[in-house]
Parts: sequence; structure tokens; C-alpha cells
Amino acid sequence: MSALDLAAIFLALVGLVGWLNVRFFHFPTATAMVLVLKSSLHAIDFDRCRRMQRDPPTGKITIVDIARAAGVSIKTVSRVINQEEGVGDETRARVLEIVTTMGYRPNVSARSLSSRRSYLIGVIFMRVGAYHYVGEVQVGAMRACRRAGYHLVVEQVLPPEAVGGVQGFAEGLRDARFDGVVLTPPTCDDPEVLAAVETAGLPYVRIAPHREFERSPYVFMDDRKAAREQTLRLWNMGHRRIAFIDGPADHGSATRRRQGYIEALRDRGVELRPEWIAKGEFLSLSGFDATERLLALPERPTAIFAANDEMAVGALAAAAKHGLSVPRDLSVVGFDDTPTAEAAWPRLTTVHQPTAEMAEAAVEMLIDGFGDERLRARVAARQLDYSLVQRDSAAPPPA
Amino acid sequence: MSALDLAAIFLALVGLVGWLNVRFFHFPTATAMVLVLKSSLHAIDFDRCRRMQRDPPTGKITIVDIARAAGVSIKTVSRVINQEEGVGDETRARVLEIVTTMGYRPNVSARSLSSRRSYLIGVIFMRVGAYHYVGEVQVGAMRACRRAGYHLVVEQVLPPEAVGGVQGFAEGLRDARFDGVVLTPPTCDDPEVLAAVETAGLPYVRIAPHREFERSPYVFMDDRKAAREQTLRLWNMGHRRIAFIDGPADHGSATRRRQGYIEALRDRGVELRPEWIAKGEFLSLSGFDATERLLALPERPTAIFAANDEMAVGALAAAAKHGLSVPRDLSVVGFDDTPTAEAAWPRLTTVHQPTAEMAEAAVEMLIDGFGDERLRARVAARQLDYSLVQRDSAAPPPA
DNA sequence: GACATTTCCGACAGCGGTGTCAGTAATGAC
DNA sequence: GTCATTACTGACACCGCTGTCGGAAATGTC
Repeated sequence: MSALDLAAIFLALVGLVGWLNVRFFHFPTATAMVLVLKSSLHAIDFDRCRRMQRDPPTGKITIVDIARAAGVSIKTVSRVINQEEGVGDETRARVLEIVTTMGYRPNVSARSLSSRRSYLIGVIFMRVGAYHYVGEVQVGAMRACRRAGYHLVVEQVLPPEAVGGVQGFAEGLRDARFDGVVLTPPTCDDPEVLAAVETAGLPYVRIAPHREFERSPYVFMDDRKAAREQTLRLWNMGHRRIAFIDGPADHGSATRRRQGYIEALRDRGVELRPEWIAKGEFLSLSGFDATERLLALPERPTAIFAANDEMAVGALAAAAKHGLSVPRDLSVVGFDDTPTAEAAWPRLTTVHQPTAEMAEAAVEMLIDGFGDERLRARVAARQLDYSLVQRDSAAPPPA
Repeated sequence: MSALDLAAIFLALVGLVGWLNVRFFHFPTATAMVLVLKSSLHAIDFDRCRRMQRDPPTGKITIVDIARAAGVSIKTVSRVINQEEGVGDETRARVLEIVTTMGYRPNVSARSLSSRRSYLIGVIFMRVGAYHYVGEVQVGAMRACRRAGYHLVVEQVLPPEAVGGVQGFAEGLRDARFDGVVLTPPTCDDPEVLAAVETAGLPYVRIAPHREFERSPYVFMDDRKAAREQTLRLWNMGHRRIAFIDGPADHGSATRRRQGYIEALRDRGVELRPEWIAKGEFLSLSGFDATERLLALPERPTAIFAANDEMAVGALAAAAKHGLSVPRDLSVVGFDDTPTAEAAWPRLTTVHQPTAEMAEAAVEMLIDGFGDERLRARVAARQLDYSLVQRDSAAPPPA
């Protein structure tokens, strides 16, 4: 029982009950007493503050401690913490000061229990095998999270062949209570995954989806345009026989990149030869095989544009096998700018995909969206810029 | 009984019931008061129920619903959920049944607020740039987490050169309230990081640390022995001039691998030639350079053992440059079994490091440790097995 | 059958915040 | 000066679960 309660009862006893208001604490005629009570609180608080600073700051400081120290209610502290309005400048400053000197950090569990926010963002992957991509996504997402005081939880949808793939994922989704999730390809186009996320009622942003663009906000880059530029770069170096190693048919970005390649050739009035487009699977080995086929053509290409870096590396290997020196005898360019591209020999000329930035943007969109009504309602898309990376694997064709 | 109740009773006694605001409590007489007090709680509940029904009837099933449905108290439901003892078989079965049919999932925030467990495990990385490694760690860690109903949060310690590296990390650590964290190299040997984790009072397990082994539990594999076997494999193929490409001096596993290499040669009575150990930096290019130096030796080695796959790939490139066919003219082996090894041309013979399994074990150790007194007190280590991976880059030396 | 132990279960007080709503002081309008 | 507003602040219920403790029923003991 607090001093205030006691006082209230006391007043009642001495016959001042009539003055009692609904709350025990407001006594119009006993203003002095309230003041005294308040100031006595102040006295206690300084003491407490000092003790806190002296003693090991056992991270056990709660909002109550701050409120007491500042001589305000916990609600006011809460307001300050959450940057709500309706707090006087002076009060705000005092609270903030105490918060920092006492090193107070709100308890996330309590906060999320009462506010229904977990301060957790999930990133959903299918195969964590696309290591570089996953890593970049995480770096970017983490950046955005940290800025906003969020944390990043990684969640994997097991690939279809695994038992209980989406099942286990959906369950995890339900009790993790994410504030929102970021879907990376290919999960961002997986109907089951989308359904799971939507039934869980979670806001989500997709990265580089390739269909149902109106279904949710998303982030993307213009693969087609980038591929077009990449092709034109070769053209401008003087190449006229430019081959393309395609990616898997069901892979959206592969398709868009192929379109860009085709478009560039069309632009330059080159008749498109089907045999110049070799099937690939986005894997190094498939790039190797494709290159062998291309090099076996009667009119051998002078440049090869692989739809991703890994296949480009395969192309380099094939070139080496055929005794071709890159870029002297053959130019090879890739796409994505993975570490492989930098590590390859020769270092690969490629297109930098702003993966980290896309993830960062996605998380930002999520967090921004929490403010007003759930983001999913409004559809938004954010486009990020690629950039051409000039390294050592492309040069003008042999004279 | 709260101060409020006391006051109310007192007021009632002194006959001032009439003064009481309706909104405060509504009780006609003192006797009725207690009842009203209790039932007022119920009233609130009904209110709440109605609100619930009006508002999106989202599957917000709580422990109360289950308890009501099962005709038991919420505590009993809690016991069943948490597999505590002290519940009759029949009761337990009934509750479990209802839980599953109603699809109840406990609210993580509430749970962690009252139990001080967050069901969150953090994995700490420094450079997410070691993509393959990071990916593998996550896959393994996630496996263990999902099994135990935990979630995996990735946390990055910015490298020393970045502003506020450990600083920002430590703050994140404080409010994320992890139940435990897994430290991956090189964070597992970083004094600042260790200090941050320890002052946060978090249990942690390190993966492949290379000093202060008694400081915490950890998981590791025997790099030295693996490297020894890898070397002996070459020896057994008939190689007698086996060179080694070393890693960075401050890198524990590089050191251990070198030791294994040296040990193997000693075992076979080979005089160790310092020039056969070439400095490398764990990067592709450094493997390339090192190989060039090795190939320039008067007595050219017939096999090269690179301390990691990336350098081995560099070695392959150097071999190609010198017109040497691998493995016919030169054998090259790596270490780690990263995807690069599989993607290289020829596919790299290497040592498989059970990265995912190590992470899985680390998380398991953490979760197991939560049961009894905090794990850090007891020091434990778990060793995992490597395995030799035979691919195409090693063969008997040319006759 | 009386009494001591277990076994099983429930009431209730937190956990540490946020949301709601009511109240006071200060300000503006007339 | 009175009354309506506005700005600021506080009390308290509540979020959904776990921990503690005590009571009732079932069981064991002699």
C-alpha cells in the first residue's frame, strides 16, 4: 500500500471524506499535502539514482524505476520512450536524461505482449544454399532492422521435396509473431508460402517476385534493362557475335535477362540466331556445357554473356579447356556480381545486383508500413539501381 | 486485498457509500460489495468477449479458452503445454486433445515475459561475407531451433573498422533477450564480443574457437587430424613432393591444418622443406599467387594441398595458366568442401567440414543447458567428424 | 479408522510494458 | 470573470502466460 493510499484513508478517517474524489489522490483543499508527497518522492529518487549508478547496473531497471526517479507516472515514461506526443519538453528531457544515465532499455517481451508488436522481422528463404544471395539479403535487412530497433529472424521454408516443408514453416510463422516478413525468391512466388503468410495475417514485402505484382508490395531491379546494357557493352567493344547462356525456364530473372539480351541485339539490328542462346541451369557446370556447345558452332561467338556469374565461371573453365585465353580470344561476362565473380580468373566483368539494398528497402517498407494501416492494403513497389562492373573478362574481340 | 478494496470497505463502513462514483464501484450495500467486486471482474470479461467477437475473430485462442473448454484451470493447461509433471494422465490427454483440435499456440511474448525465456537463439557473425559458412551455420542452427520450438535471430558484429562495431552489437544483445547465442569465428575469439556477451549474462556456445577453450562450451572438429589425413591421402597416391598453401597467420584453423600437414610428412619421414609451405590468405587470388611461386621451384611439387577450397581454386587457375592439366600433371586438394569445390573445374577433392552439424550441436548444447543451471558454468566441448571427399582434382603423380 | 504423505490441481500474484480514459492546469474566447 | 478548449499527465486495466503456494483428494501406514 502506497503512502498516497494511506493518506487517503487517513483523510477519510479524520472526516475529510467529503472531499474525496473518485480517485483517492486529488484533494482540492489539501494541495500542500500533494506537493509534499510529490517532493518527498523526489528526495527518494535522487537517492535511488545514486544507488543505481553505484551498484552494478543489473539490467533489471524497469519503467517503474525510471518513473519514480523522474517523478512521473510510468505512462509518461512510456510516452517518452515511444516518442508519443503529449509530453512537455521539460518532462521529456528529464525522463530522457534519467533513461540514459540509468541505462534503461524497455523489455521487449512486455512491450510486445501489450502492444502486439514483436520487433521481429522474418526473412524467408527456401534454399539457404544460394549462400551469397542469402548473405547479402541478411546484411541489408539487418542494417534496416538495427536502425529501427528491430531484430532479424531467419526462417526457412523447406524445399517441396522435404517432408513437411511449408507445414513446419507455417507453424513457425504462427508462434514467432513477426511484425512482418520479407520473402526472397523463390519463396516470394510460391503459392503455398504466400497463403501461409497471408493466413497468418502478416504484412510482407517480396523481393524480386516475378508474378502477381499487385498481390503485395515488393522491391525489384530492372533485370531486363541491365541485361540489355550488359549486351550493349559487349557490342560497343566491337563484338558482333554475342552468345547468351540462359537460366532455368521457370526463373523469372533469367527470363528478363534473356529479354534484355534479345532486345539489345534487336536494337542494333542484329538478326537473332536461336543457336546463340544456350540453355543453362544457373550452375557452373551447366555454364561449362553450354559454352562447349557454343564454341562448337561453325560461327563461334566472340563474346559470351552468361545469365549469372556461376555459369560465367563455368564458361571460363570451358574456355581454358579449349585453350582460349579470356578475354583475348573470348570475352565472358556474367550477372549478379557475386564473390565468385571477383574470385574468378580472370576477374569477371558483370552486373552488380543491389541485393543487400533491396533487402534493406524491403525491411524499411515493412517497418514504415506498421505506422498506418497494414501495408498489404496499399501496393507499393520500389525499384533499385543495378550497376555495371568492369573487370578483366571482357575486351574487344580479336582482330 | 488491495488498498482500493480496503478503502472501499472503510468508506462503506463509515456510511459514505452514497458518495462513491458509479464508475468506481457500484454497490448498493456493504455486503453486496464483495460480490460486486468479484463479479465486476466478470463484467469486464464479458466486455472483452464481446469486443473479441466484434473485432476480427482472429484465431486468438488463449490459454483461458483451452482451460474453459477442458474444464480445468489455466495453470493445468500451462503444465500440460510445458510438459511439467503433476497432471493426471487423463487430464493431460484431454487438454492435449483440446489444444490440438482448437489449434492453440501459446503466445510467445506472454510466455517469455513471465518465464524470462525468449525462445530466441542468436547467431553472431562478423563478416556475413563468408557466405557459404554463414549459410551452413544457419541451416544447422535452424534445424536445432525448429526441433525445440526456438527461432533463430542473426546478429552481426560489425568488423572493427566499422563505426560502433561492438557497441551497436552489445546494445542489440541487451534488448533482444536471447536465451543464448552461438558465436562463430572470428567472433568467438574476439575479446570485446566475449565481454559483451558475458556482461549481458547470456549463455553461449562457440564454434571452432582457437583459444581460451575453458572459457565456455564449444563445438569443434579436428582440423589437424583432417589435414594430416588429407596429406596422407596424397602420399598414398604416390606423391612425394607435396606442397601446402597456408592461411592467414592469425587464423586458428589454418594453423591447425598446417600442423596436420607437417605431422603427416614427419610421420612418413619426409624432410620438411620450408619452401613447400607457401603463404596464402584464404582467398582465391592468394592461392593463385602461391601456386605460381610453388610451380617456380626447381623441384616442382606434384601435389598442392591448399588450406581452403578457395585457394585451391586459385591453384587450379594457376595450373591452367601454366598449361598443367589437373589432375594429370598436378594434383590439387582443398579443405572445407564449399560449393566452390563442387563447382570448380575439375571438381575439387577436399575435406568436408560439418559446419551445419557443428552449428546444430551448438544450438542443442545451448537449449539443453537451459534446463539446469546456466551452461556456462560447466564447460563442455563437442567434437564432430570431418570426412574426406574424393572428387576429380587429385590423382597419382605423372610417371 | 486416524493420520501422514503424496498426487493433482487451482487461485492468484506477478512479469513489464501499452491503451484507455479521466482528470487538472493552462490557455483562449467572449 | 466565466466557460470551453487544449495540453499534459496519471491511474488502472489488461496483454497471456508462469511461479508460488496452499488446499483437496487419493493413497499409504499402522
